[in-house]
Amino acid sequence: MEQCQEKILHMAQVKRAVDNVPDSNTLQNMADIFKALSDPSRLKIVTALSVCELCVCDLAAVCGSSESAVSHQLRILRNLKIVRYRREGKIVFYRLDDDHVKSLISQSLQHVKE
Amino acid sequence: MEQCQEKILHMAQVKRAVDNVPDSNTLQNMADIFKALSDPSRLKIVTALSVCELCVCDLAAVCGSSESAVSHQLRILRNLKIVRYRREGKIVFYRLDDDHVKSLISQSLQHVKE
DNA sequence: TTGACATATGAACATTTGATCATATATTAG
DNA sequence: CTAATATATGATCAAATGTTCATATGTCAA
Repeated sequence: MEQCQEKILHMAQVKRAVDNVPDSNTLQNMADIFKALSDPSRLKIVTALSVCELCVCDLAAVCGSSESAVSHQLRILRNLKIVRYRREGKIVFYRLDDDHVKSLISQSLQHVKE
Repeated sequence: MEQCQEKILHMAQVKRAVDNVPDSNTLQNMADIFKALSDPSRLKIVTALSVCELCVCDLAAVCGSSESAVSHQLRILRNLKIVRYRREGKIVFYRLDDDHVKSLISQSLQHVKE
C-alpha cells in the first residue's frame, strides 16, 4: 500500500479521476454493452435493426450466416437489453431496445470516419 | 444461393437493411472501437481520462494495477486513436483523443442506468 | 558515462470467445 | 395426434484476449 502511494505523481488529479470512475458493477455493465457491439457480426445485426424490425431468418440473410449463429448472437444482444423481440406466430421479430444504442452506433461511425 | 433466397421472408426490409449496413471495413473499425471499450480495465482508464490528463503512473494508481498492464492497455487505446499522449521529460501524459469517446461513454452509462 | 526513473514491449500462459453441429422447443397446419 | 417451419439452446473446439514477468527503451541528473 505504502509503495503504491509513493508512486502517485499527481495526487490531486488521481483523486478527481478516481471519484469520477463508475463503480465496478457499472463498469462491468458498460463493458458488456461494448463487448456486445465489438463483434462485426453482431454489429451487422444491430445496424440492420437500426433500419427496421427483422425476423431471425431475415437477419441470417442480411448477415450471410446461419440462423443458428444469428440466434446465438441475438441471445447475447437480448440479455444485454440491446434488442427486444415480439413473436408473431412462428416468426420472432427483433428490433433495437432503445435509442441509446442507435446513438452508440452513430457516434462510433463518426469516430471511425475521421 | 437459391436456397438462401428462398429463406428470405421479408424481401423489402432485408434489402433496406442490407443497404444500410456499413461496408465490412467500416464495420470492423467500429467493432475495434467497441472492443477497445469492452474491457473494464480499459474502461476505467477511459473514464478516468475523461476527467483530466493523467500519466501512466497515475493511471496505474487509479486502476489499481501495474504500470506494465496499464501501458499494454494504453497501446491498444492509442492504436485505435481513442487516446493520445504528450511526453514531458520522463513522464507521458495521456488524454482522450476526441469527444466522440466521451459521448460513447455517457451513452453507455445512460443505457446501463435504465 | 552511469544510475535511477517512467514507460514500452515481448513472450508465455490461462481464460474467454465465436462458430459449428446436433438437438430441443414453440407454433401452426393438416 | 404428426409433420413442417422458425427459432433457441447445448456442447465442442480453435482462435483471440488479458495478465504477468522479464527485458528494453527513453529521459534526466550527477
